[in-house]
Order: sequence, then structure tokens, then C-alpha cells
Amino acid sequence: MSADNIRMTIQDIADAVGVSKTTVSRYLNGRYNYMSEETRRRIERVIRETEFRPNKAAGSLKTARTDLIGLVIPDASSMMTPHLISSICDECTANRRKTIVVSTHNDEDKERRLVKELIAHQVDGIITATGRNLALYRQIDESGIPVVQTDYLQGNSPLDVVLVDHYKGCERAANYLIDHGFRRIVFLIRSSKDGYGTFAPREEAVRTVCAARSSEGVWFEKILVEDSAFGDPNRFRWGLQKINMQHREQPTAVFVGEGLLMGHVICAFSQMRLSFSSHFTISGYDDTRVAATCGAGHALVLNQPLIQMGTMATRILLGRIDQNMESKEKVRCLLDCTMTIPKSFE
Amino acid sequence: MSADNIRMTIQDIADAVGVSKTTVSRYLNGRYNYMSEETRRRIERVIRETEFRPNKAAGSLKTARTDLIGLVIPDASSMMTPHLISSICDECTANRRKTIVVSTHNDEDKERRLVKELIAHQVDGIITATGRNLALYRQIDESGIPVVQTDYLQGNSPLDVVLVDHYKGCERAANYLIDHGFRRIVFLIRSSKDGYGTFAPREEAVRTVCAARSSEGVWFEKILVEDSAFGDPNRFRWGLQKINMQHREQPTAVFVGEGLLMGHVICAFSQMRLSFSSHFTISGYDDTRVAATCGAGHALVLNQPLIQMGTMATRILLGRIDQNMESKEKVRCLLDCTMTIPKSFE
DNA sequence: CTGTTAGCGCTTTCAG
DNA sequence: CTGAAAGCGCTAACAG
Repeated sequence: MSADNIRMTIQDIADAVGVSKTTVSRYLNGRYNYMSEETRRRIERVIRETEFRPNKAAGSLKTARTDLIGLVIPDASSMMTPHLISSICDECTANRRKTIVVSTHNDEDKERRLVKELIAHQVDGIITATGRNLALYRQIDESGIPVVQTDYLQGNSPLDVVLVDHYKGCERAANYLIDHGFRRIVFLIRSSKDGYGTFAPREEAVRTVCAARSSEGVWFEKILVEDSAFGDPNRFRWGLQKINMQHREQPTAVFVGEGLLMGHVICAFSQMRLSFSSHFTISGYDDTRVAATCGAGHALVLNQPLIQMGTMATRILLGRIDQNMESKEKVRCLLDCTMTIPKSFE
Repeated sequence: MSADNIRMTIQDIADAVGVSKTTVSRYLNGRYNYMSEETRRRIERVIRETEFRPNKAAGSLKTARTDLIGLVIPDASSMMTPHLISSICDECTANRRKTIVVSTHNDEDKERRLVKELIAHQVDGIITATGRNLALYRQIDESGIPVVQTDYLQGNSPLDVVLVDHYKGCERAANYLIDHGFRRIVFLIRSSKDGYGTFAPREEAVRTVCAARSSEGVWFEKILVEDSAFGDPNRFRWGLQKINMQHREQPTAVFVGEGLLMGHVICAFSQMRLSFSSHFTISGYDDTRVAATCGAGHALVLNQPLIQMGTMATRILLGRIDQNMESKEKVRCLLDCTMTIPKSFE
């Protein structure tokens, strides 16, 4: 009996100790209330020496628990996902669970297939960040495999949901800009994201705040950025140039509605040798944290609480799994963006 | 018999079709050579209608194959990991495998524990990107669970290894800079990375090239950047200022030895209103792709082939799993960096 | 306090 | 061409 044999069974342990499989199984599941100190310590010693770990797949057959949870990501290579994935994996491992990660590449059919495969692996629950295939997830949830929805979502969900409160964050940021003297708010969003998913409320919030404060001379403009612009830095410089030239009398704040745009906007801004001032500024989402470094802290910046989101989603899921709280109402958890206020604003 | 019941068994299918479990099992494993067209089609129909998927955990008991592979990541929230994770997950799912992802946070003991847990889940193989616990992995590999090492590695490995050829990439980049007239090469690296893991060969390559071409008037300087500098953008500006002021007569190329530094260097450069020229330039690793946007393509940039690395590692691992090619020699796969040459250099 | 027994859902001989 | 039966490694009554 050596530690070399990676695939031992509890029978091996039982033989070594001189007890039955059952007793070893009891030990492994912490049911030593009715076990002699003696046997307990002997089993303990052998298991420690051999570094034995019971075969989870085998156990799951009886318990219907694999301690595996499925994570469905729309695009694992996106800059936003590492924090989400890592927080979910960490929260799972902290609770002796493991995470199976699959990436759908925004393909709805592929997602269906992958989710079915996760279930074939008997995952105890699923976290999805895709916002698609809601009917499928609802069906799964109802059949007893809890599903928690994160991040992406359009409209209502029949599931537990953890979301960023983009409306509130943007509302707050817009008010902040206006309070500090900016009157013309130029909202930038990629045309491919316009009105979609988590992006619609961002625009809505800024637009609404501007409308509500129009008596103070505030107005809202919106500019759609084509995806093709990402290939050509000149496009961003021209765009900023144009914004900067128009309405020069009005203190203007560019509000970047989406995290990937920010990098390009800040870089263009920096290359044009413009400066942050009370007359012209850049603000908005900054998922790649480029504004934090390149903008040198001069930009009012909104960040999504991705880590908190992952942790929260996992906690809710594990809660559902542990106490079969099907009957209890679904939760809808809204997380606040963090807003980083530049020193110059204070 | 409806699709509602997520957890059917092959017995249910067998009953519905009117055959035995065995026949259904045969069908599922594609062994219809000795099966009547008739039964085959009947089984096929029921399975399609019910969307039945066999319980993988149960099957694995007999086959000793879970179709699960373990992925051990040093820090899942790092900017470099998304591409690695996504390419591995994708390559796995493309081969009907799934990936269990764990993150060690660079904690060697935690890693040992997590790896043991992966094995308890009966993973068919492991990909690790940590470069630690080599002895443990070797033992696992020898006991029949193949392990592939990626990315991080110091020295030799008794395992299959997929690495970026940093030496070659840096050598090539350094020669390119010198060929284009730069004489003073200033190598920047974080002191916390100095001489460690994948970073040592980068410095070594640049240093060696400079030494070899010293007769052309080339020389090498090295500057260590403290981690504390990341909090304060001024530090980077001062540093660049200093580099720029010294030896003004010599065409100087800053060579950023590490991907996260690049963002800060490029931003400082841009804020100082310096320009890329044949007299002063920035080059090096750019994992966050900030140089590609902010530098507007003026920087000579090295990128790690992370996606290729993940795909390759997975292929090798699956190869080991499929054909029990224990006896065959271990492979050591070196992948080239991509070098992006600015237009102004051509 | 401990062991016997019967499965969990699937695969795989071995007989028909 | 198909089915009966045994067993993968573990858990959970149920007896002792």
C-alpha cells in the first residue's frame, strides 16, 4: 500500500485497515459519531499516508451529487470574462466544488448542445452569462438542476439573476458630470451593441438624466461607432475632433457607453494631445482599465463589479443546491458599478 | 416518455423502444455493425425525441474515462489567461471533452490540493500552466494520467511541454531594432519578474544579441521596475524622461520585457508627448494590446501565441489519452511569438 | 460500534 | 442480431 497508486478504492483502504468498506465510507463522510476512537485513528492514518481520495464519479451515482457546476460563457476570450471565471472558480473551490467551463461563442445552438452535455456530466447546477436560451434554462431549473443567470440579460427572467445595475451607475455618473459643470453629454456606443442587452439601460439612464436636467442647459447627443472603426485609429481621432469642434462654448463630456471603446477613445484623445479639463473630458466604462493608466486618473470611470458578480452568483447557486429551496422565490440581485472620481473633480 | 425528464436512464429508453439496456448501450457507442436497421432506427427516434444523454459519471465507472480534463492556472484573473482558457476549452469541447478549471493563485500547497481533487474527479488528463509542483505532476503522469505543461517553466521537464520561444522572439526583435539603426537598447523588466520563469530568456536573448553586435556600436542597458511604480504614473514618466535624456546622441529603443509593463510605458510615452522616431522608440511585449491601439502601430510589438499554445497543449494531451502512448518520447513544443512590425520601419 | 447487502446507470463479456 | 448477468467504486438501509 503506497501513495504511488493514484487510483485506489475504498476497498483497498478497508483491507489495509482491516475493516469493511462501509466503515471507511462512514469515515470519509464524517459520520464518526458511532465509531471507535481506535478505528477512526487507524483509518485516518492510512488515508493520510496513501493520500487516498475517493472516486467522486462513483459516489455521485448514489448521492446524485457530483460537486461539479457548469459555467456557460458567451465568449471566454473577452476581456471581461477572466474576472468572472476566476471569481466563480474560486468560490466553487472554496466550497469543495469544481467548475466546468464552456464557451458558446454567442452561438445559440452550440449553447444548447453544450448545456445538454454539462447535464450529461451531472453538474449540480449551472451559471450562465449568455442571456440566451432562457426557455431551456427555465426547463432545466424546473427539473431540479438550479440555474443562475448573470451579467447578460434582456428583460425578465424566471431564474435567479445577478446583474450589474447599469442604469443606476450611469445615472449617477451622468449626474456627477452635470453637477461639475458639463452641459453637453455625448454618449458613444458601438452600433453592434446599440439597444442590446446590458447596453440599452446605460444609454437610457444618461438620456433620462439629461432630459430631466435640460432646464439647466444640459443636452444629450448620441454617436454610433461602427465596428469597422476599430481597425483604424484615424477614425477615432476624427470623431473626437468633430465632437471637440462643435459647440465649443459648451463644456462637453464624452460618455463612453461600453468598455472596449474606452481604450480607443482614450488613446485617440491622448494622441491628439488634448487634455482633460473642465471644458472637455472623457468618462464612462473602462473594462480594460486603460483609462485608469493612460488617462492617469483624470477620467471619471465606471467599472463593472465582475468579481462580486461571480462570487454572488456562485453563492446563490450553492444555496439552491444545498437547501433544496425550490419553493422560495427567485432572487434578483443588482450590483452597483464602482465609480472612480478623478482628483481634479473633487 | 417526454423530454421534460432531464434525468432519464438507458433503461427508460430501452423500455420505450422495447429492447434491452444492452442494445441501447450498443447504439450509444456506435456499435451498430451487428444491429438491425429496424432497431437502430427505432432507438434513434426515441433518443432524438427525448433528447436523452447518458449519465457520463456512471459510464466512467466501467470505462475509466470521464471525458473531463483538468486545467490548472496560476491566476485566472490575469490578462493572459482568457485566451489560454478559451482555446483549451474550445479544443476540448470540439473533441467532446469538457474542462474543469482551477486557479491556484500561485500557492503551491493549494495547487497540490486542487490537483488531488481533480484526480478525485477522475479527470482523464491535466494541463498545467503553473510551472510548479513538477514532481507531483511527474508522479501523476507516470501513474497513467497524462499531464501537459504549458507556458511557465523553469528548466527541464519530464513531461510534454508547450512553450513560447521567448528567446527566439526577443532575439529576432532585438536584431530587427539594431538593423533599423537603434544602438542603445534599454531592457525594462519588473524586479519581481527578474530572472524568473519565462522572463529570464527574454533578457538573455536581448543581452546576447547586443553583445554579439557590440562592434556595430550597440549596447545593452537594463532597468528594473519596482511593482510599487504601478500605482504612480509619474514614476513611469520620470523613468522615460531619464532614459530619453541620457545618451541623446544614440538612437534608443526601449525594450519592454513584459506584457503588463507595456501599457504603462506606452501611456507615459504618450502623455509626455514624445513621438516614435528613428531616434527613440518603444518595443517589446504587449499582452494587453495597448501598444497596438495607443501606439497606433508605431511600436515594434511581440505577442505571445496564447491561443495556439492552448490548442497545441490540448491536442497533445488528447493524443496521449487516446492512444496510450506512454512509451513514446515526451515532446517539447516551442511556439513562435508573432512580431508586429510598424509601417514606419518598412 | 460495525458489517452485509443491495443498488446508483452504464459497459461488457458471454450466451443464445 | 440481441439479452442476461456481472461489476465499475461508492453509499445507505438494515441488521447485528
